[in-house]
Amino acid sequence: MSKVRTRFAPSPTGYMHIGNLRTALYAYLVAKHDNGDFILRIEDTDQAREVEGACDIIYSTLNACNLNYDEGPNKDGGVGPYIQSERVKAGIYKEYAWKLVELGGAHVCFCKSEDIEAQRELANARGESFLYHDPCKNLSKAEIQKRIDAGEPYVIRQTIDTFGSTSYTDEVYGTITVDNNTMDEQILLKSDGFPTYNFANVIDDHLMGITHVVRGNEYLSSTPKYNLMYDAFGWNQPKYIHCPPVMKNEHEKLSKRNGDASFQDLVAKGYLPQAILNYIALLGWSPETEQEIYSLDELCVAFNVQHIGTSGAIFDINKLTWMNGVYLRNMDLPTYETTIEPWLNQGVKNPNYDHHLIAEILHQRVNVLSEIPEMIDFFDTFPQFDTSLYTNKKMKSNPQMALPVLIKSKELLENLNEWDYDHLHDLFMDQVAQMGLKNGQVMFPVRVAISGKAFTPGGCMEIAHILGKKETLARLTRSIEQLETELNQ
RNA sequence: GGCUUGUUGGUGAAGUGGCUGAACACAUUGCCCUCUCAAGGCAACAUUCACGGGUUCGAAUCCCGUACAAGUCACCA
Repeated sequence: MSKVRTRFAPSPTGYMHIGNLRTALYAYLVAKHDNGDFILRIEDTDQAREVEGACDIIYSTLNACNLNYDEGPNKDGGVGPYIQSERVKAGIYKEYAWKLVELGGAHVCFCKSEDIEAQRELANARGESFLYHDPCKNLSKAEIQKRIDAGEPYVIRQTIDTFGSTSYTDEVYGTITVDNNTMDEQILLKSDGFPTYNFANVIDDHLMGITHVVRGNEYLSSTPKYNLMYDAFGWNQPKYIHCPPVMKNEHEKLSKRNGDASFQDLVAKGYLPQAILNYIALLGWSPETEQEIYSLDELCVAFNVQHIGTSGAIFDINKLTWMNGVYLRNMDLPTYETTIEPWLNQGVKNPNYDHHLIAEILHQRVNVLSEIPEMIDFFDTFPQFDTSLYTNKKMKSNPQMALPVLIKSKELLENLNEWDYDHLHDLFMDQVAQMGLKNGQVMFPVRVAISGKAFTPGGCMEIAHILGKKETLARLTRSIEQLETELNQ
């Protein structure tokens, strides 16, 4: 059996949306599961839709996800070029289009697009389904040549017999049968000499030796048309792996046009590429075990086409968020620190605070990196806060009870010379014992008094440690004064 | 409208005729742990697999119909 070869064939029309990335992932996994080749082909035959810089987004996304291609632009494997516009220049499509004409699988058509469009609209208005019956099919060879020589614009259309039906077996959806009389004789080669997707995709997949075509299921019903071309050329049909759509909700597919979340958007929000990849692998595919966290390498091993589903899967940001948190928590501390560095810098600008210590209190508490700045903003700024924050039923704490605790803490802290976690810990435990209180009745108000927040990452020892003696005492002093003033009123 | 495909809980899903009185995970809710938050632990959460028929001793699993949804019917991919 020959080596498996799959391809990802995006159009450079903007950012990379999640459904697209998942298709790339599946194509990659299908190939790598069998030690095959993964090929990148840029489908830029629609010059009108091309977006500046879109190719770079494709390259950088695949790179960020470690979806490295074995062949593609700038990585020749002998069947290039891998950019369709360059293949147009090489005359590949024109050559094969004419070959197909000779083989009877296509014909030259001089019809004007406006005329066909008008007919189509008429049919639609009458509620009839429109199928173009091309009169050019009956043109003689001489007539065709004459009109071409006269400079008349033309396209090449697929020729389809209207009787019978065409079937194929999709690896995930099973047997698909389509009546030939419902198939449109689509344009293969446009009047500008560029191929349409319908044609380029067949030619390139064959010429590039693609064995498994992995793509979205929107092609499920047009695949028989492509197979007709393979047959006309006398080529072997590839295996087809059509993937179910990724949905935004019950009714809408995730799409670029809706401005839905792209890979870039998610990364900008603080989701990790590996977590995104892991999550989308599970959208439409399920493993045979209960394992949910997979590295790319593990996915290559575990992935199998049999477990790709057939119904659309709704993209659930909640689960991605959870999974992202798992990845973050599983990181070793040094890796974690470098990962969160930009976000940490955004939240804490004061250079006196130890980033390592801050990273430590954040480590097990963050799901999405964008949560970080707000979680740690109290280090830089200590705004006025409401003394009602001292009230906590569960902690058995309130402003009245907090005041003596804070005064005592301040007194003890002033005499503490070794300012580290262990000494702070001992100090507070001593205070708890001395005052005959519960841990929370001391630590809770102190934490509020030095952070100004009811919720913080880390506890009062960690925070005091990071803040340092001077700042901790300054904040404590201010909070005590505030409490005294308010309680005396 | 024609054609193609799909339909298990709020979400991803397991399930291929009896071991499912429907796994697992996310979310949600409650409890525990705990100085807060988070994490972690425990528990609850589909009398039922879109609906209606049929086949069978037995169906989420097979068949038919209905409904709903998505895709497609471009000189877009």
